[in-house]
Amino acid sequence: MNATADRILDAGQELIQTGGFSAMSFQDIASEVGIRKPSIIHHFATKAELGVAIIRRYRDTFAAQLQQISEDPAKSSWDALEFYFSPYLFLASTPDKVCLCGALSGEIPALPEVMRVEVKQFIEAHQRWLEEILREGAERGELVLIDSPKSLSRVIFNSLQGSLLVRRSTEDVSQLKEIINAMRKLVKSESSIQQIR
Amino acid sequence: MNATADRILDAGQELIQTGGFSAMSFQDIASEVGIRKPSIIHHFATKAELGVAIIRRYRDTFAAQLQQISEDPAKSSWDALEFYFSPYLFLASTPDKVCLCGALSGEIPALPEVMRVEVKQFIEAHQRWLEEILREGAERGELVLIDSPKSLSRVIFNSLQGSLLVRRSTEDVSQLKEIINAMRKLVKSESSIQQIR
DNA sequence: GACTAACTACCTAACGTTCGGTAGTTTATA
DNA sequence: TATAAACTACCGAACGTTAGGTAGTTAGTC
Repeated sequence: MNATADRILDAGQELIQTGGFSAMSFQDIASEVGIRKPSIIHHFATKAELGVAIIRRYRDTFAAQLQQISEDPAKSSWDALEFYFSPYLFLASTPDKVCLCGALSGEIPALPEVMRVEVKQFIEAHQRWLEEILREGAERGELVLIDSPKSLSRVIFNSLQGSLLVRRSTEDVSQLKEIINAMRKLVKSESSIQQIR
Repeated sequence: MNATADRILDAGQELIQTGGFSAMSFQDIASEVGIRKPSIIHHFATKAELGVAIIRRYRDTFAAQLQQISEDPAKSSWDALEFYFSPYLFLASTPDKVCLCGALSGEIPALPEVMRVEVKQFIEAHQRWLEEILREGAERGELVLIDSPKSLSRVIFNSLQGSLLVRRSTEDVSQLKEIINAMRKLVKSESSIQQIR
C-alpha cells in the first residue's frame, strides 16, 4: 500500500497523461485517491508544486532506466533504441494516454513558469539521450544512419510525440507502430539502399 | 474592414494557436475585438459552435489552396511538398504559434464532441493529401521514397506536428527547419544511397 | 503533548451562459 | 408613403458552476 503522497502523484500523472494539466483538478485527484480536496494541499502546497513533483518523479525514473541500459555492455544500440520505443508502444495500446512531456508541451503557454523549465529539461534530456544512442551505434557500426545523429534524433523524437498526439484524434492505434517501423528502417543499412516503389 | 463575426473568428483562431481552446475565453476574444462578451454569443451561440466555425474556416481555406496546387500542371510534386511545408516554416518563425489541428489534438479529451469530429476530419484530410503527393511523385519519378507513401506521409505529418509542439518547450526555432531538411532527404534519391557517418 | 494527516467549511476569481433590454436598420403592409 | 413589425448588433447585470486556495478543527501516533 502506497503512501498518500505517492497515490496523489500517481493519480495526478494519470490525469495529466489522459486529459492534460489544465483539465486536471484537485477535486479529480481527491475523488480518485479517496480523500478530500484540501488534504492534497497538505502534501503539495500548490498545483504548480504538484506538477513539478510529477515531472521530476517521471524523469528520474526514466533516467535511471536509461542509464542502466547504457552502462550494460551486453546491450547493443539496437537494444537501447528498442527500449526507448517500448513506453511509446505501451502508450499506443491505451485509448488516449500520451507521453507526459508531450502532454505538457501541448499546454506550455498555460503552465506556470516553474513547470516550464522542468518540461524543457525533460525534453532536452530525451533528445540528448537518443542522439547519443545513434552516435554510438553509428560509431560501432551497429547502425547505419541516413542522416546525422542529431537530425535523426529530432526526427525520431518528434515523430513519436506527434504520433501520440495525433492518435487521439484519428483513433488509429496502428499509426504509432507504423511510425516506429519506419524509424527502424531509418537507422538500418538495408533500407538506405533499397528504394521502394 | 472585416465584419464582426470574421474578427471574432480571427481572434479566436489566434488564441487557440497560441494558448489552446480551453485557455481561450470569450472575454479574451471580446477584449481583442473591442466588443462585450455577450455580443460574441449573438454571433456564435456556444463556445463549441465557435470552435467548429474556426476549424471549418481554416480547413476550407487550406483545402482550396491545396486543390489549386494539385490541379496546376506546371507544379511538380516537389512544389506541392514545399507548399505544404511553407505554413509550418511560417509558424516556426513565430514565438509560440502551432498548427491549429496540432493545438486542438493536444486537448482532444477536453473538447466537445462536435469539435472532435471536425479535428479528426481535418487531420485525415492532411494525411490523405500528403500521401497522394508522395504517391504521385513516386509514380512520376520525381521522388524516390525510402518507405511506402503511406508510412512516409505519417512520418512527415507527425514529425512536423511534433516539432511545433516541442519547440514551445525547447524554444529552439531551428529544430523545425532541421526536420524539414531531413524530410526533404527522405524523399530524395541521393540520400537513400548516401550513408552518413 | 507535539506532530501529522486528514477533515469541514468557506473564500475569491473566473468561467460559459442567460436574461432583459436598447438602439438602428430593414421589410411588409395598409 | 407612412407606419408597424421584425430583425441585427450590441449592451449591463446576473446566474450557476467550478477552479485553486485558506482557516480552523479533529483523530491518531510517537
